[in-house]
Amino acid sequence: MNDHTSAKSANPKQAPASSSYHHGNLRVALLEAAVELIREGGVDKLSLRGLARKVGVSQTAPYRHFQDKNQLLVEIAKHTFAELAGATRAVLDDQANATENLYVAGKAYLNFAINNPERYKLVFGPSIDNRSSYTDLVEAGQASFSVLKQLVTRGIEQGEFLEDDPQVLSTTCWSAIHGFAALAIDGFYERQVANTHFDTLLSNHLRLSLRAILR
Amino acid sequence: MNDHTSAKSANPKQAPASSSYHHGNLRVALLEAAVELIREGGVDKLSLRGLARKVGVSQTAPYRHFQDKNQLLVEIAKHTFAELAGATRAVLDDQANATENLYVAGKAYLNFAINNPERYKLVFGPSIDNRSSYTDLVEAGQASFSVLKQLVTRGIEQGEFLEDDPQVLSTTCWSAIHGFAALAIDGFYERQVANTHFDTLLSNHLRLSLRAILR
DNA sequence: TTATTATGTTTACATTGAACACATACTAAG
DNA sequence: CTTAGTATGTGTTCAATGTAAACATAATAA
Repeated sequence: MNDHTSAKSANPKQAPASSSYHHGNLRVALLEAAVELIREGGVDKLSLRGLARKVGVSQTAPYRHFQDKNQLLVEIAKHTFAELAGATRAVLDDQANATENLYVAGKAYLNFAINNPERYKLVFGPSIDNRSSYTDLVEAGQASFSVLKQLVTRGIEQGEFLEDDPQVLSTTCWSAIHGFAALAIDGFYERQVANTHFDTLLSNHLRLSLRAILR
Repeated sequence: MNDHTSAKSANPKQAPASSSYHHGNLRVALLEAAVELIREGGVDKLSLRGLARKVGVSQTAPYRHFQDKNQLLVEIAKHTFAELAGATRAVLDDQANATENLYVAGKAYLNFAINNPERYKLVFGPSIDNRSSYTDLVEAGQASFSVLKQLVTRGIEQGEFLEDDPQVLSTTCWSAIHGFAALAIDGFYERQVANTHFDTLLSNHLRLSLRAILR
């Protein structure tokens, strides 16, 4: 059962460059494996023990890198926020007007959410305990939101959007988009609204939601 | 430890009218206690054993009334959907026009969600496994949605709303409202948008969201 | 080299969802 | 009323989980 020593210099070009025991890279290996497990089975099905098993390490090893399960989730959520913000920002076009930018940003946001449903749920759902005590996480969330807020603010300045409090307009946009993402991910748009094609639903939703704040 | 017999006719005016063993009312007692536990600690903190303890019954007794934990949650979710639909319908006024009705209905919906955050999360969140296989639950969800859809349809007919597919307009409304509810419940409107007062945010959101579909 | 620290392992424990066999009460047929 | 059958609860057990504590091994600083 323990041919530990026999495989010492077995893996020739592995990153860890080690011969078992110290993994050399456990923290990121855990994070990556966790993301994969979450993608497959959702956050609820993720167990620290299963994770350790998958990475091939003892069941308490993760505790050297994360205080507890919650901390692991927080770390993943932070990454996810960053990716989400990145994906949204990536499609912006300085040449275009705010309305167009908001439309494509919304589309990018929804695409990310729908392509990464389990992580999206992790980020916004109740799986993480005691969110507010993790200031990093809160800041990551604010950073994502600020992409939207800047866009809206510019749109107001340029007379494309209503002259309301940017906070208020941004909130409404965010709610509209998040609501659609959440319902779509949870499958409500296949079950309750079966007869309308999903893509049509999505672009129409964006078009209509924009009307809410257009001048 | 077991003075079971001594308390036989102790509780004189209890509903069960029984002398221990058969509870007489376990199913509803479990449901009610579960709702309370959920209200206090969220769905994730609910355990069947804790529930049984609270009701004063053995830890396997609940399995006589619910196949498994998931089934218990489904039952609660169904009730919650019905309550939600009821609360929304209750504020409708046949004399008023569709726009006004949609506004007050949205407000009622949000009030319910915010006053019953844990159950709202149960209904829409990922806590229930295999949603789609519980046809009762799916139908309860559709019934809730149809309140909104009827309202929107009438608004279109009376020329108040855009002449789009009712399904599309309803979806947008639902997304907007659900998104706000979800974000509010998860505390994003305290953390990310701290400087604006919540009630203001709420009514502004409703006002703006209506603009999305107004003609 | 040696002491210290970082990283893994083993062992242990409490809690949970669930299956199983058994006990007790209620109900309907004789 | 008795008695069989069924509905409802109990006790016991198992496997999985999160996590703590003590120990082991490797990497690093002295």
